[in-house]
Amino acid sequence: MRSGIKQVAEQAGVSIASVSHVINNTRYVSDEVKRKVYEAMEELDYRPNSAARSLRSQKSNTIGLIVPVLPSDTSNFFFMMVAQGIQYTLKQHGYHLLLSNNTTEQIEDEKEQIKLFNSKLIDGLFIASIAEDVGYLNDIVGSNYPVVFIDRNPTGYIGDCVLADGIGGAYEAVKTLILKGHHRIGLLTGELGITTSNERYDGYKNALADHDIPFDSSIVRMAESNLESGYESAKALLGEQKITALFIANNVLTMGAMKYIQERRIQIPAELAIIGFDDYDWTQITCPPLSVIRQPSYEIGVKAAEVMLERIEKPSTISEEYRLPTSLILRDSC
Amino acid sequence: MRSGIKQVAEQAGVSIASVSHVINNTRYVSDEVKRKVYEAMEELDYRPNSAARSLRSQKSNTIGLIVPVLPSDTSNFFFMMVAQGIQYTLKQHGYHLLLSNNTTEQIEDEKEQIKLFNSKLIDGLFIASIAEDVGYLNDIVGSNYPVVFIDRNPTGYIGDCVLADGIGGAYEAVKTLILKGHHRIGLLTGELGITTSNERYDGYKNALADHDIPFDSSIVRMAESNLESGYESAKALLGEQKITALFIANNVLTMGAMKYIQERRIQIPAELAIIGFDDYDWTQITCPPLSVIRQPSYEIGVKAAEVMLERIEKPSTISEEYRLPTSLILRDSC
DNA sequence: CTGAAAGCGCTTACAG
DNA sequence: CTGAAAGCGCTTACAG
Repeated sequence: MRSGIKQVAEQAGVSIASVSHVINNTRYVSDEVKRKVYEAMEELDYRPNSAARSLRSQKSNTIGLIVPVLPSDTSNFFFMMVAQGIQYTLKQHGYHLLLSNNTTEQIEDEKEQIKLFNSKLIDGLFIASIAEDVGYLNDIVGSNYPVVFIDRNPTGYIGDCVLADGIGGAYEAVKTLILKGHHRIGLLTGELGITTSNERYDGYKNALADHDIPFDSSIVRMAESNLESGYESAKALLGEQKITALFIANNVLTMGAMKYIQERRIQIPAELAIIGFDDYDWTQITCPPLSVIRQPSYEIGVKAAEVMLERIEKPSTISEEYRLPTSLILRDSC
Repeated sequence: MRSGIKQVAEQAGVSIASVSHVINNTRYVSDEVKRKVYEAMEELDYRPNSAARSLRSQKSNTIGLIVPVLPSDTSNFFFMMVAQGIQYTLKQHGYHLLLSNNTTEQIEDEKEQIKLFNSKLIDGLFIASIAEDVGYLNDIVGSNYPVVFIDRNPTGYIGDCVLADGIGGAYEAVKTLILKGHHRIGLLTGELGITTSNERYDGYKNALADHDIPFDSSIVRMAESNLESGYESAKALLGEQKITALFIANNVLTMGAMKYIQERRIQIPAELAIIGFDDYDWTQITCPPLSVIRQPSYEIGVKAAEVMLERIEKPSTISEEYRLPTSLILRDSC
């Protein structure tokens, strides 16, 4: 049997209370007692039982994370990088990360995950919700613990949000294209409704407006975020309209569009200049290597964890939005 | 305050014991009592406190996962797919997954993670260990819970292992190349020592041997698994030796090699036939789309979880190795 | 400066 | 067929 705090106290010849207090540094303990406790802990290879701890203190030191990642989805790597950043930061502070992926992209599934987490007494929740309105969190979470939204900022519930600056990123991409002399700049983006798509759309429009280029809805296409749909949309757009540059506002669509463009042997950037989204390794090995807007995914995770830790320390009824800057990685496609 | 089992018992007018037994289905309870308990639980929106449960039953319903994923590593998507598969399967059985990434690829870090987990009273551990010999698990884990190794089968500790059939995968790739008429088939693989690299190396050699092609060590290269090193190794190999086909035994090296090959405008498959490793989406959009050996990553996760669940049910001192078949995805690079 | 003891919310022998 | 009660291993007022 593993030894508990009682055995440690016995071995050290002090009270259980003292042992607890040296472990948690929660009241003064003389150096002499401390020494004996440390010795005893060492000798017995004592590890606090966190179930008991949680039960008593109503804190679990565990935080849940829900991300939408489909089983076959090789592309939503973004969230996995965020998860890494979160986990790394949490670890430094003695917290654990409970992972849950929403494999169906249904809101019901999302709720189900949260309920599962609830039985675990989590101290906080990170969520990349697929819903625009997360009012349902009022029932399920009900301010029992802080929630930090990542990547998307839904309405209906108060929680901090950390995400990339989609407007700025899109703006920079389009502006770059304009400064290279392009006027007919197409946009291929995810379906509107989801905040990330909306923002990138706005950035696109802003950049055009600031440079006196009229907005032409016939050269912007919304597509479901998957490879096939990126392929088809690129095909349709390039077939129907004459454009000299294309900004593709997410990584899956970028991949799909590139597939079509390479099949057709469209010369990049001579016939078509391209800026894609997300700096995945593979963007270096297309022909030519792709210029992209990089999202600081790992950093988003780190920031989200920091914000969470702070909210756990001192809860609050106001919430903030943290936007991390994107950056343009210039390669040979524009 | 959230209501506990006591409130439910009161509301239902039965004993705490009965409530517990209907929740856990652990002894006969009359339909009448059951009904009242369910009603009360519903009314009070009762959720069992899992900390209390764990403390009492010495079971946490939580399993840890340790994977080596570097912060900047956009390529180790493999483990994330495995994690998805594990999490999905565990969820069906009411288990939670505690995620921990070993960001340093140091064994010390690995031990540290496990110790952290130990305080949490985990019921099992999945690990893709970076060590060849995990004898240190004897001290840290000491058969307190089952461990299931994924992707790599280290020595020094008893635990089941589920991984892809690297020998078979490599064999099939090389055999395919041979049947297409190639005799000078290069190999670019990760550094030996790690079991996955060893196996793919063996598969390569077996295929050659079975087809009476002499093994030529001058056309096989081991490289550190990163993009740059894949690039450099491809450059060196192709510069020094004349080969007509190349099997690249992991995805990062594949990416690195492809970068070099595309820069040099080496015609695939005319000048060089290629089969890569891992079926990532990006392998569809290289020029030309790449033929690859697919590893069933998600399925490995599912299988690992199933094995784990079984070991938790009935512990055992013997261990098995489960090899999931790879498959050849034929595209245009060979 | 330190200890004795209550109690967190469950599960599970024990008793009837 | 069901209930009363011990106890899992901690934290934390309370007391001195």
